[in-house]
Amino acid sequence: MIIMWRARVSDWDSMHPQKEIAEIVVSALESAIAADALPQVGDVTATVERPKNAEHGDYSTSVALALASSMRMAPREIASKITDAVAPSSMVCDVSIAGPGFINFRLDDDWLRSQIHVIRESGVEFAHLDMGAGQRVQVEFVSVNPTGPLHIGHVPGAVIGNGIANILDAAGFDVQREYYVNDAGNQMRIFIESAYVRFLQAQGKDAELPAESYPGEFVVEIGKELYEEFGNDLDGMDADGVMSVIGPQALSKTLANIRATLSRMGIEYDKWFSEQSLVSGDDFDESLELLKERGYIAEREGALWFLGTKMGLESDSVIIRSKERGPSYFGTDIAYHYNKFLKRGFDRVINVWGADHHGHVARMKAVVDSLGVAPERLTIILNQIVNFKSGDELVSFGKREDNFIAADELMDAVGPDACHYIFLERTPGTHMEFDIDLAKAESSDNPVFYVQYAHARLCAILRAAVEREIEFEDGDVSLLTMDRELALMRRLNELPDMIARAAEMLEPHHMPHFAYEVARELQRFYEACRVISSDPADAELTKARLLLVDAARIVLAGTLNIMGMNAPERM
RNA sequence: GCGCUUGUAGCUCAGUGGAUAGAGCGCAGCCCUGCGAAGGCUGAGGUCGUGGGUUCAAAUCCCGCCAAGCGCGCCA
Repeated sequence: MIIMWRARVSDWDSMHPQKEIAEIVVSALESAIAADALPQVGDVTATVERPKNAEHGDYSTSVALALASSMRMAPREIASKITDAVAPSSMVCDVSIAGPGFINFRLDDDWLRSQIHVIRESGVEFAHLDMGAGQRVQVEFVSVNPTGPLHIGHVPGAVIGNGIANILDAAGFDVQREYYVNDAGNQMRIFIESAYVRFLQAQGKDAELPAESYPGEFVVEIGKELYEEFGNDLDGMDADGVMSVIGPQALSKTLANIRATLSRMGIEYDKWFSEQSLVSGDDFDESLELLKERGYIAEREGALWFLGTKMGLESDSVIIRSKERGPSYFGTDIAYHYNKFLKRGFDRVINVWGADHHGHVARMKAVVDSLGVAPERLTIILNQIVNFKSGDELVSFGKREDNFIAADELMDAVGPDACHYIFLERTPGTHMEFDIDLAKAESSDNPVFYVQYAHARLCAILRAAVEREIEFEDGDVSLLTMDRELALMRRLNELPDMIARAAEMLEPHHMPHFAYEVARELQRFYEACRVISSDPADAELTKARLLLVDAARIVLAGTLNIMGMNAPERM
């Protein structure tokens, strides 16, 4: 029988400490079995993890405990056979057995010190992986109906989507960021009708908003702008004619508004994909044809249905409502995913949705499956709806209401960097509460500023070195022997592990947590170790510490950038 | 009613089936005649919603119950 080894880190080529340790363990295990020191057994799953307690070393595996029952041996005995077979490595200085049978690994101090040079030579790319091996991944996020500005409820999805895209990028995927523009359908029609009425009102004509409308101030502004643009030029046309002219204008104004807000957050898209283009082009018809061939389409009650029940869903869903009323949102979404997978050929697609869309998840997976695409290639990340509080008041929001707080207002109040940090910090599944007042009031006590301050402080030290004309390129890192120095180096070298984990699990919240830990380790180092000393006897130590400071700056700035944040040199 | 998600310190939240469950804020203290005190250190604070089960090992996996949020449209 063959041992199947599955470390948390699966199959990719690039190296990071956790994976290298996993490989050391695998080959030790295999050679112990080959030498008949250990019996052959079936599949086993074990992980290499980072122990909570620093006394247990830098990495640890419980594989011996996991193998105990199938090997019918005492865990510590298995552990001892494995450690006997461990090949020497420059990265690891100590392998020991502890407790009930854990195998603990300690990183070698010289290896840690040499990584300072690696980090400084490669920059943050030292931590970039080729997990993705160039696989094409699309991340679609925000995709809010273009019927008004983004409000605060849209910010978490924007931040999370951007964070996931950035982390996948760092892990070696070929990432495309996309915004799906719902420029077709009912909501768009209502929006354009509202814009039309506001346009008439701007002209000074009598007009009433229809029962279903967007009453917000934003559409009034659009009406005014349209009036400035067209004046009374369209007076001879009927309502439909006017709407066909001003509709696209209103849409592009709204999109420009949304794009500006996102851009202010440092979020840029590779593609803004039009829903309308699915219907006006071939995608809608082709996707339908394919589903029909595969037997998932039926016509009844004057509508065209997707037979979700054939895929184990609770009900079927309407694709085309009627000849006159056209495709449903779900219908175009089928075409959209057909386009993503079968037209554009993405290997993986990640959709970031608000949790209020969770009812749509199973349906979409079923659609992808019935199109003949493995459903695992589609990942849908749901971010829970955030409750925004102001004092004790719950802030409600909604496009159709006029009382929403705009995303821009949140940026004014808290700042884009804090938004990235705060919304990345929580796992998407948590039902989080966000107190706007608290975020403003505590801004100077925020972890956001703690992390950025640490970076600014490093820059201040490096500036001081420049002022004093200290050349430290030839510094000797072997002088760095203090606990705080080594602890900092350990932390810096976790960056590749963190990226691997965040990318594999699609969990961007590891980034702010890591950034915080780096900042904390830096502040401790700063307290304990004077970097620039005026004592000539310390000249060499100063140079060595400056090298470490520079490496730390690279790691911290790089992490902040992956999070979509700035790394300020001064605050 | 059915489904999805969540329940961990006073509050906001981390926690990869592993070793003594952590952080921030708040609270009680201590620490600058030097590189940025937006900092460092110490302490108090927990029946991991609850009851069973699986396992050498459960906050973590499974089942029941309780509570909260969301969804259950020919809206998007």
